[in-house]
Amino acid sequence: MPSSHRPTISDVASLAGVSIATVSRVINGSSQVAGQTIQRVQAAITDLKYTPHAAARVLASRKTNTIGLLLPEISGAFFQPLLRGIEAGAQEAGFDLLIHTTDDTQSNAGIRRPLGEHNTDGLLVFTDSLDHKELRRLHSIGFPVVLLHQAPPKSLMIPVVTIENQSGAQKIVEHLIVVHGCRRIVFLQGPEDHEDSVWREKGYRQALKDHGITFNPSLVLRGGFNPDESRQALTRLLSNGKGFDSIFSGDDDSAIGVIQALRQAGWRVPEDVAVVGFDDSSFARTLDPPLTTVSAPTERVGREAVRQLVRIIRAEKVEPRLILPTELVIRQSCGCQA
Amino acid sequence: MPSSHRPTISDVASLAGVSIATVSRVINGSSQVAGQTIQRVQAAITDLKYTPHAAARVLASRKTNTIGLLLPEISGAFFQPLLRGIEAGAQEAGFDLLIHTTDDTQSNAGIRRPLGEHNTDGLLVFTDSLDHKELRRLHSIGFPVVLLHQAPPKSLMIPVVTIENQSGAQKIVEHLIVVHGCRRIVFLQGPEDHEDSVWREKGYRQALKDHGITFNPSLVLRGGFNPDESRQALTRLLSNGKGFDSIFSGDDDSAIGVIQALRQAGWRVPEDVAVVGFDDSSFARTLDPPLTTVSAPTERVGREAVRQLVRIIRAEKVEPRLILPTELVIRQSCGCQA
DNA sequence: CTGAAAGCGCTTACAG
DNA sequence: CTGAAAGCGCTTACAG
Repeated sequence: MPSSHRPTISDVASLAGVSIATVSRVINGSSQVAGQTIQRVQAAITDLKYTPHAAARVLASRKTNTIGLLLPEISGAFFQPLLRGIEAGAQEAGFDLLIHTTDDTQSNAGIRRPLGEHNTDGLLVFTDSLDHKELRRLHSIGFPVVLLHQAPPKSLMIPVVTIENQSGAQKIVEHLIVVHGCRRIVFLQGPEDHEDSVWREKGYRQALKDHGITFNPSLVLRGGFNPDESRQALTRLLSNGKGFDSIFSGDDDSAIGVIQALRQAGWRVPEDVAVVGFDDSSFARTLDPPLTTVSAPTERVGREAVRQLVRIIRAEKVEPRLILPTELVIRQSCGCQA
Repeated sequence: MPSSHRPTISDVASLAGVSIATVSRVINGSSQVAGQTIQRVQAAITDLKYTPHAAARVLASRKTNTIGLLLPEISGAFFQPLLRGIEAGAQEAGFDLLIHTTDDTQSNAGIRRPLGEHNTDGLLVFTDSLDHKELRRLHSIGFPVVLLHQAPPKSLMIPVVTIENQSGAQKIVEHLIVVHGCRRIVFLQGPEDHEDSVWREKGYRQALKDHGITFNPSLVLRGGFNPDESRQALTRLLSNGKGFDSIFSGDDDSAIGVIQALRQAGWRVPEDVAVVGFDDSSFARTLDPPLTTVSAPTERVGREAVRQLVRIIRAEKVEPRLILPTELVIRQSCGCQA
């Protein structure tokens, strides 16, 4: 790129016949400038097709006007509404968004941190995408961070935005028990140590307990919150015969694999086995049968998380814990009629 | 954030007892430094938990080491593999990724361009997310740009990465004609002026022509590449009775709406109407019935686009047009057996 | 192999 | 309302 072609604030200043300080003022509206002067400066800007150099502004003003998002991956239907909410929130607040997906395969060697205090004003951190050590470091220098779907490490006061996992799970399992008379309910866990999964399992156990059903560990499998792992886990379980009457698949993605495995083994859903999910992903209503699930306000999580983060950046008060409500969505995969 | 807490290159230099130039050299490996000196500097860096300030490096070195991605939205199953590929490509090349979704509702007033030469070394531009005027401006200053799924405006030589839309569409329509004896084939267009849609329609018409079927404009509807619009379009068409034997729904997202509309009207897929899509989205195989479609190498598109862009940034030669192959994927929604 | 110094393009007290 | 000047934290010729 021929950088000589690129106009700077000085070019604008000389063309308009003012100082660079004045140009800066009209660009930022940071103090009173005479109407005529404004006109001249704006004309010069238009003439030169001038765009302020972002890095120079950052360096001089010590604000990046950018928030960072750390994700474990960009895939799965779950992240779509999350990203949509975050994008929207950032736009509303006038911040740019820098996204980085952490990849376990790459070692963290070297100084260069992809996202941090050197290129953002604050960070949104999704479950397990930043180790506790780095979280501690950011906290120790007072850098704004908001956690998504993940509690902070012990004794660190970092704001969190998440959803009512436990009560949502409890409600849907209760629905299986009370409305459909289920007693032997399989639960498919998410990835190991995944907090959403941990809380959903608590809700599952609570519902069993409330209705006098003994918890049976052999009905709990790891499904990893994805179709493949879930299909395999269920196929393995089915090889011992169908020792269950229903499945709470942990999330909607898993439900896809679960239904495939059941079909392949010749079982009908919901006639032979009731299946329910969690999230109310975009595809849930178009599954066959339409999936009974728990609606999670994922887009709102994204939006609210940005709001919280921006408040921290502006040194305003924030909620230490924002837990958004979930809601039971009855469709047909549990055995209810349309 | 207490910026006083943040160590700078000077802090590292004094702790290590060297000049800041030397610190810069060990960080960047930009020239020979004595082994002992390196050790001392690295110890100081570790000690202070020093991270170089990104904006300062950008300003001094005149490179951002960042590529920008302009998208019309982040949603729809289509964007997942695209983002995955772009993320991967950027990581491989050692570039950061800045994402901005353009929103038609916001006017482009003001100087502040979200993504451009002031904060990136190059831009990936997806269909219709940047107007021709801005594209011209970027081209005129020699700024690296790669277009995705979109040809450049007339006379601008901007590299493109896209897929074989026409031949893919032609193959799948041909399959309907030759294997399933279809003659009255509905085509659902994407959004207006969407290039993928234009090429797919060409493939559709070519296949008809090759097999002596007269093109019937009343069988072409706008489906917008989304389930809702497609469902409505088809429901409208069905109100005149079922004057067709099959549907090429333009993309997989549309196929969802198409199948819903058919079911609601009491028609079976594929017994009464064959339905095929395009993309081979993640959900295509789990639809009911599993969707016959055209597999698009969307992840590869993302990855290759980054490669091209990086080559331009490095002033290396690039392909002016990279067109990745598509492939017919036969499942059951066309009437074939499993 | 190392340092002193200029410069990247802005913002922001400080004066007036 | 406006300007001169210092400074943000780096990189990079230029000397030695």
